[in-house]
Amino acid sequence: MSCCLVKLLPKVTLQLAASGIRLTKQREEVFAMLLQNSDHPTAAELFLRAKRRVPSISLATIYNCLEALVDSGLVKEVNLGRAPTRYCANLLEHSHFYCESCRAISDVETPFGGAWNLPPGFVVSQAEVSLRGLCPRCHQKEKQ
Amino acid sequence: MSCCLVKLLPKVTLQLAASGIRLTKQREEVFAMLLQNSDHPTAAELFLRAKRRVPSISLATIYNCLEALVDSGLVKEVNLGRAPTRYCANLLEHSHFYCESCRAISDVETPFGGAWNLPPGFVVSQAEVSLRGLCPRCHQKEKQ
DNA sequence: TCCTATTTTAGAATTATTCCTAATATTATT
DNA sequence: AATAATATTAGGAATAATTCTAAAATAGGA
Repeated sequence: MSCCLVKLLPKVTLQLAASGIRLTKQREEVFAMLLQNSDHPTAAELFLRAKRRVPSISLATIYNCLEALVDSGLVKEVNLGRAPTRYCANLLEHSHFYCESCRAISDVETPFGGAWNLPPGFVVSQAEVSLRGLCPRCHQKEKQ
Repeated sequence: MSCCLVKLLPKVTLQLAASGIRLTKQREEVFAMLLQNSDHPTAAELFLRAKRRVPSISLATIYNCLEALVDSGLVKEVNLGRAPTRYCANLLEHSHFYCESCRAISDVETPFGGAWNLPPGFVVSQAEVSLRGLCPRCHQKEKQ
């Protein structure tokens, strides 16, 4: 178990508890995977990875764990078009950039810090910015 | 057939032709529905509405028509989370706001005209901003 | 330890969407 | 106008992500 996770566990437990949710082995495993590897995996990808450590785990459990973690605010969903939902344990406010060449998803700063500049009266409770195009590396390659 | 559509038809025909796509009765019907009613319908909703005028139309055709219209740039997809894709014939650059109270989708200006302010090297080819919260009307009601 | 509520699991169900195929319609060619 | 080539439609089957269900396992408190 990573040092980073160990340090976070009390916080995680508390944050789950605040939503009346227990920290189970499966939830810890899912959260640990998201911390360890910030490549924005899908539920199916997490399922494959999790089976290596908890062979009896089921895909439904992955979905349950993700739902619990999202509800408690420990994990964020990432939706890019209609592709399968991806998940992310980076809780700092940020947005996502999908590279059409290498298919990697980069965390990028939310433009203008989320000052949406809407007409008066709109109240924003949640925002999702999905950008797609070329990441710096692929853009560089393409120029050559 | 609405006056607005009639005026647009030559333009629509041309724009489809540029992608090698014909303007058929079904495609015209789907586009007309999107022009007439800018409530961001889903494919299923369009299917129900279309059946009233073209009873033999099939859901697959609605999807085909939407794909053709999107490919030719006449229609935009609107994705809010994992809800069914919605469609929109407003081609001016804009973003979407989903009201959690009345469930209406409003077109709003894309923040800062889409000047995303990313680190150097990122090239944006497409952007989607999905906001959710309360629209002015529901915000007003809630305050009372 | 026992009780109760929560969680996990496996598989079935659901649902949006895509794919496939045959029939039909449209366009270009003769 | 007849024919050939191509595009499109319709209907149903297929796919895939996600949710639901019910039974078994587990955790935490009395």
